[in-house]
Amino acid sequence: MNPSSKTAPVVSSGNPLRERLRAETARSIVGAAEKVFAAQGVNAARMDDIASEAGVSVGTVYNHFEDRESLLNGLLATRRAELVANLDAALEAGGGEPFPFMLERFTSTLLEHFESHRPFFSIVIEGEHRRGFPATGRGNDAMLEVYQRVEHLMTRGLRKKALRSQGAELWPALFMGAVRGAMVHSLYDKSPARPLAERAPDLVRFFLDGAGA
Amino acid sequence: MNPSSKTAPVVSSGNPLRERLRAETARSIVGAAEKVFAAQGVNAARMDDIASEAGVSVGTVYNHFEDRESLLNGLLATRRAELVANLDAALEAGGGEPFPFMLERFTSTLLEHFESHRPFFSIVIEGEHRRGFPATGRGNDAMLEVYQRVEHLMTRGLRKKALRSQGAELWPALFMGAVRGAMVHSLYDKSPARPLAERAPDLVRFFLDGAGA
Amino acid sequence: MNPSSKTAPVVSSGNPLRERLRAETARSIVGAAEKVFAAQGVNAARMDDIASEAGVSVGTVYNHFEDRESLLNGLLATRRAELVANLDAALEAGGGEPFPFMLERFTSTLLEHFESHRPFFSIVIEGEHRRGFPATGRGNDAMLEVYQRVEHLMTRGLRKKALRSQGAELWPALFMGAVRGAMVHSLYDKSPARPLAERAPDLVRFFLDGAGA
Amino acid sequence: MNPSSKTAPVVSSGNPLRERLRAETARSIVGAAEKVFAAQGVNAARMDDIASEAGVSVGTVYNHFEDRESLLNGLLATRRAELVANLDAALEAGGGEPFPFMLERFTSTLLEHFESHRPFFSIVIEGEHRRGFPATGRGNDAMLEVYQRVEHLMTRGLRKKALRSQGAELWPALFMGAVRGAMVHSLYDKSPARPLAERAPDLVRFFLDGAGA
DNA sequence: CATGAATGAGTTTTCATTCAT
DNA sequence: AATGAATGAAAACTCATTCAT
Repeated sequence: MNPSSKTAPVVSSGNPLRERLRAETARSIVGAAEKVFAAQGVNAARMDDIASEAGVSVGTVYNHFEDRESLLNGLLATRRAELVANLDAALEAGGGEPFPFMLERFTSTLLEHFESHRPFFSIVIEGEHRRGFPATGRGNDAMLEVYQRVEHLMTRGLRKKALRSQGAELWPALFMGAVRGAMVHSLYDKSPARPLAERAPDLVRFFLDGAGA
Repeated sequence: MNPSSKTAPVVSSGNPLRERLRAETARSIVGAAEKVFAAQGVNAARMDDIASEAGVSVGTVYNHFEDRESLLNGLLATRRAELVANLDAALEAGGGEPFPFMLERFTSTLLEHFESHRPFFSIVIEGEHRRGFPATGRGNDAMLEVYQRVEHLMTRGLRKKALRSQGAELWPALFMGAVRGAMVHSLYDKSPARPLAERAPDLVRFFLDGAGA
Repeated sequence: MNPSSKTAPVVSSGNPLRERLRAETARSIVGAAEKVFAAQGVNAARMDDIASEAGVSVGTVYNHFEDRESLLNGLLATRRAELVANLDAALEAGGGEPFPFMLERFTSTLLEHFESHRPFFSIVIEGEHRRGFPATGRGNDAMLEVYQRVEHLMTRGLRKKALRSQGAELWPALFMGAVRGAMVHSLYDKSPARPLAERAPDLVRFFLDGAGA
Repeated sequence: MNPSSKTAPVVSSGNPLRERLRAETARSIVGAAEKVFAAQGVNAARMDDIASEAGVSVGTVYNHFEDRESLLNGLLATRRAELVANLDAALEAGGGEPFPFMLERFTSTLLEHFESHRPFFSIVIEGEHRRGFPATGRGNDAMLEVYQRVEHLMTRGLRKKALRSQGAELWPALFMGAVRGAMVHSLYDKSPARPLAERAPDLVRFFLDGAGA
């Protein structure tokens, strides 16, 4: 499940308790990595800080992840998998609904996940614009599957005539851009009372009808 | 004019030729920094590489900029100043026009600048989400003035009833998000034939009317 | 105990062996620093050389001391603490003796320490004359406690009428100057057979009676 | 006269005015070097700072002195020559006097010179303890000629039975040490009103009779 | 397995010296 | 001769990674 984990026995070892403890440690490290990578930036984050944050020693981090790169990839893969699972569930659940409802459900799920994993969001954004980074599946690829869901959704909207076809190749990018705009806005918003996910209807209305009077 | 430059004589020294050469070198360094910071990422970029790219030695870079941070800030300040000047000119030029035309003019200017300074755009994006970064004018602050123009423009649109007032506090963020979406899209577009700035009408239409049928 | 040490656990960590090894390494680094700082001069000494001398890598030096300055301060603090402890012991031991004996005991202790830590002496001297050096406990401050002992001793001599009161404010400085003169002399002496400490009686006689016939 | 000066025409060029200007510049540089070397330390002083202090550009410094080392040596040589000339004059003047008077005259001259060239004093002290510094005539050598005068004087005192012969090999070192003690004391003295040279009688009395009651 | 001290390659930064103008 | 920008070797410091305990 975690493609970067190291020394993980292919089949569960005889001891399920040890198994569980190991997984727990790994989870803790991933959580710490998310925090630290986001707080200090992907490049500035130090392995020692991640270890401290996780409450273990550096050595232990290396017992769970081959190297720094693997840890970052593992983190992104984990969060991405969670998000994609949620999105797929949302798409599934709203399968028969009219497009606007489906879109709102989807948007809401997206915002919820980003809100509860803001650091993940930061990391993804940081890498998003970097072209052809040396030999890693980082950056955009981290969002590739999400993008595919968005594209799928937009195709559906087009088929249902809920979306204009002129300029349609931009819909996914503009939708994601708007979502991102809302996210960034909330980072600086003075009123953090309202959960971000409640913005979903506003966002959808904007996406479908625009800001014009 | 360049707040980060070092040893820059307060009044032009007696020698205007030397003066000009010095400025030329500084410009060359800033250009190289833009390229390298964007290509390798703000944190991974090495001063040596920037120097090589500029065709000078490291020492020369340090003759012009106090340190790495100053170079980055100087670069951002330079590009931002150019962009803001262009935006203000656009706002000025379209002063009497109806809102949609003004918005398109503005959007077009924004896209043009980003297109001709894609690396700058990359750098700004990279820092945009990082909160409270150590006492620098980096990241979001780099775009603060641009944001102010957008807000100003949106206020105008509202006053002219060209924009809905419901959800209006999000318009600037959503506008910038959409612009950003178009930018990122173009980074991965297979057909880079059409200049990005030509997307301005599409973008404006999307912003005002949405993607709905 | 060592104010400059880094990462030093507040309470001894669970592992006393590791503890001891760590301390041993620190001691080795301090010894190497003393040698190298003295041999090459405080400013010319290179961290790499100190590391080599100590038989460790640079990184290890930095694991034990925050930076170059801390290492120097740590070294001075360590040696000064040793010296002050010795001096206090000497003063204690000679508590009831007549002043000349006490002075000789003190002088002897001073010379012994300087002889066995000549490099330390060199470093102290090098900084002694520099006024208001950037916010460090270097230079004169390194000897402040020693000076205080000397002043204390002189006060005692005055009280006991063993010293003239005219020009008394100079006695500490002149005493230290004479000690220093003897030290420097021994640096260039061709006959290093006699340990420096044996000069104590001569020094005391000079200090009390002068060089006059 | 200045053994380190560069490009200095062996015989005065045809133009005595230019000659004088050149010498004036050199003097100014030496003065600046004295200040800066003393203020920042021999190793930390930067050529740029010396140039600024002298009111010329770095290039000009290099037009007058081969390199950094030459500048330092030139400075030391210049000051030493002045001091030695003064000392010799003092010895000459007091040729027939009784030893104590001669000693006082000598001491006074020494203190005067150090007082008006405190920076020089600092530099000399800084190098004094460094043994066998790489291939330079620096440090102690800077004082060698002074030491020789002191030795000469002490020999005279011995011959005249004004000084004890027991422990006589230490007299020069102890004398210089006492002078140095007085100097350092004055650096930290709260009452800088009295010129240091007035301390000469006290110093001589101490040297001859000691501090004992 | 966990630990954390040791390692050393890789970066930033400084500054004496050169040289075209 | 004076200038000051350019040079690049040298030094301080960082941090991912290893490995003995």
